[in-house]
Amino acid sequence: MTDTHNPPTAELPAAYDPSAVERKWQARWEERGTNHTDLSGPRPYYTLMMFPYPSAEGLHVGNLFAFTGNDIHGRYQRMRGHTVFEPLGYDAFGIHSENYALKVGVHPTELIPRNIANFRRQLRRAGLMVDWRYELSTTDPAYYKWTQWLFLQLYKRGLAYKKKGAVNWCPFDKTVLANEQVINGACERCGTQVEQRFLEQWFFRITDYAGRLLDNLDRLDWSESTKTAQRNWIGKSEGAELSFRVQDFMEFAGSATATGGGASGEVTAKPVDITVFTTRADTIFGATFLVLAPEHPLVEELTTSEQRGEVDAYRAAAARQDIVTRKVNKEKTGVFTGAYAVNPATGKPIQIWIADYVLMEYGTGAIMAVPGHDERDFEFARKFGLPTPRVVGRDAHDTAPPTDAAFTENVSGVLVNSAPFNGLTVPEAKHAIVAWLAERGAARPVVQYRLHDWCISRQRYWGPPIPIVYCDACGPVPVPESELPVVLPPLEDFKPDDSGVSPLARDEAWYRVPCPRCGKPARRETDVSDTFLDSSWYFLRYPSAGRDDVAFDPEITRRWLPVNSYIGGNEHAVLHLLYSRFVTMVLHDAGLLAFEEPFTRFRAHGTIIREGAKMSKSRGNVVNPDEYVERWGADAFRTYLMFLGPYEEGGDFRDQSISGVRRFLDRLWASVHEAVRDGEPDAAVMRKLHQTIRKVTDDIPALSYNTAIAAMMEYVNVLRAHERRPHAAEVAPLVQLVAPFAPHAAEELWEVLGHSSSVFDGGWPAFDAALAAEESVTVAVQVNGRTRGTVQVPKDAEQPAVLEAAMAEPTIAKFLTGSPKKVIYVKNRLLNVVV
RNA sequence: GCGAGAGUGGCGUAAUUGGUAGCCGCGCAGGAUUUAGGAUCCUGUGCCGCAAGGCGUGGGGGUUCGAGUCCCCCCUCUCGCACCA
Repeated sequence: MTDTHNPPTAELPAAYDPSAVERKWQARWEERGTNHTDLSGPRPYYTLMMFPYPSAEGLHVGNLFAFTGNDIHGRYQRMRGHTVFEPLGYDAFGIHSENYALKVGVHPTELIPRNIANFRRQLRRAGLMVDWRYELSTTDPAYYKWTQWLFLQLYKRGLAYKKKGAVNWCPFDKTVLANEQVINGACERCGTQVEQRFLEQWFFRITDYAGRLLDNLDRLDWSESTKTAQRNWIGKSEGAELSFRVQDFMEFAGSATATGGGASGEVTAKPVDITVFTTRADTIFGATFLVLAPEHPLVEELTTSEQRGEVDAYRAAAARQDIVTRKVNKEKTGVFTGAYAVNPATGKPIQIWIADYVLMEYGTGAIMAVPGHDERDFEFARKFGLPTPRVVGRDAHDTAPPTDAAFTENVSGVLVNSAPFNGLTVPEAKHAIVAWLAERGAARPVVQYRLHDWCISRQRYWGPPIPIVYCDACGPVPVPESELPVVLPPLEDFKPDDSGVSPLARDEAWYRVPCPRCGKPARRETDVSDTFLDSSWYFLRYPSAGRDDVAFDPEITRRWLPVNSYIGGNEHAVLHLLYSRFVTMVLHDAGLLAFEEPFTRFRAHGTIIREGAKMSKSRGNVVNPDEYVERWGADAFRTYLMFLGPYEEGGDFRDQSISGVRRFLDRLWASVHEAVRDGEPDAAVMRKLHQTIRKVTDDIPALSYNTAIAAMMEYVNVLRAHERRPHAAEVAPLVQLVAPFAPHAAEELWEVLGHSSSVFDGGWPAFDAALAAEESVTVAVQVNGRTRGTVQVPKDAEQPAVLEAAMAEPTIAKFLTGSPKKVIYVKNRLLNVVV
């Protein structure tokens, strides 16, 4: 066999050497400012990637996967004529960094800059189109000055407040843990059982925005999975608050033993109601007892003397439980308080219990138990021998109490044993009963959210100090904006301790300050704020990075925000993305932003596993990008990451498979170097080229990077299959298509093709439908729905011609016995003959 | 338990959205070149079968001329949330 593909040895081009090419172009980009964004340029396009936490291990392949996908999008938008802004920074504050610093015994002020330097090196090797002039780190006082400013804006608007809250406390590490750091009731670091503590904490009133955060989702161009996660997290439920009067119980107002003031020993008393939240007001006739959370404030007063001992013991046990253990499904427990309340629908007295399956944080901390129609109440009633009457049936005759399980049908069910509402459907009865009770002041419709206010206090060291000063005379006083930043002191011993207060409380010289209002001695807040506050506004900062006078410049912000495209991991579907939306809304309401949603478009990328298993240090299967970049080149590595699976789903990283992508780049390299300018391009090749342009142009904005790469590989195979040198016109557009994926190689090949400016300023290849059109098509021929062969016919051929061609094909014709009963013809695609 | 998503060759994946299942890549087999290895190039590669043909997209049923795709039931896996009244 003769091999005419390769030109004679003398003409062989230099082999593709990625490390040389990549070094050359990274230097040249730097020199020429190729990646610098002119913020006043035309058609601004802001593409954002979730900034990394600079870990000591260095860049994770997952980071690179995320960033490469963003970078391709940004480079593509630039080639389409936008001025693209693609910034990157470091989310370097927080418990991760601090814990690591503790572990290795290096102070974070030393460790973090070292990690950032390593990240910066790795990121630059990856060839991202990032304008590093706008790089930022959340640990920089010039940044967190404005994080503190942001806190003050919320404080000013009454959206930041302090209250006692339950927190997770690890007795071994002597620190507060976030809920995410508690795994099955144990500390994620040391495995110690976590305890519950009550500490004074700063909260943001995100619940005030629950409705808007939910409603706006409908209008956002975001991944559906992310929107669903936010909807579930916000957890809207529409129901009613119902009042149950406590029997024979009065709350005494005023004092029976009034001292002075001419009190006459008069006693005023008012009846006490227990308010419950329910979404099933229709079942009130079946409410046979009430259950209060153990912490419910009324429990203390309600409990009868006979029940006191048992109730107190139960409450004490509940208080000892940590938050997580309490939430796992377990057998129902509870105690009767000895008190009774009146069911407002039946007028009958019902028992009041306490049980830890009722949560104080949700609704009113009290429920009406309807054991016939709620699984949890059923289980509880079962355990304590309480009745489970039926008030909703499959039909009007279905009146016997449920025996095996609660009957929870809430749409088609019909009311029974609930005169005068018998016969109504559940939805009808909900309205009717709430209206009926409301007339007597015993009900009001209520919308409940499961979203809680955002606790931003951290009793830790490595974060921005919360800018508040406590003064005995003035109370809590915000630090004046002109005095920001409140700089984090260089504390030698930053280890958290058992005291439940931040290590900053050890630095007396730091926390003792005069009150900003009255000048008397006062003390600083020693808690720092949550890392999620740092990241809730970083996208506002980038275009104004370096500005000392404002958090974000109004003019620049008007031009560059909201963000056009945001791509990131779905692990931030709720926290970071929800907090960012909240902060943006607050700043909008404060008149500081014109928009209330920060990210016009968000897409969640997938995750990468390795050879079928999750990557983890313990498995020892973590990909170190440096090794791969070294061996295959950044371009091949980037392209492989984009090729290994659908970007929004992720995929399986297999070392062997990179070679295929590298071969593709080698073949591309050879084709460009062999290209000739004489003569005409081949029509069939040009047809395939334009089909490829169409495919890649459609696929990139849809993030279908893997199929775009497959299409380009197919085209290269076509180029190489012809026993001729390719024409320059056949390869130049391919270099442009490849450029977002393999930017260094593309620049080099673009130069080889005679261009002196960057391929990223050379536009995007135009698709020509006429050139892409096929003149003949392959039509599948089926007989009775089974494929029996294909025929080649002119494009847009009509049915009779195709049928005739099919009959002429012996392998098909032998199945066409007798006259066709029916013929289905799909133009250019398929002919199905039913005989 | 609830919510979201996914099950396709030996493997990673693709399928014009109801129209030839398996594009592209890895791997594998044979061949060319090479002192050898590597690299490169060519050919083949879903399964059974010498072939004709049959079978085939987690399992079972259905709709349709036609189903990976639509409908019903079941199984498995991944990721969230988890006593939210």
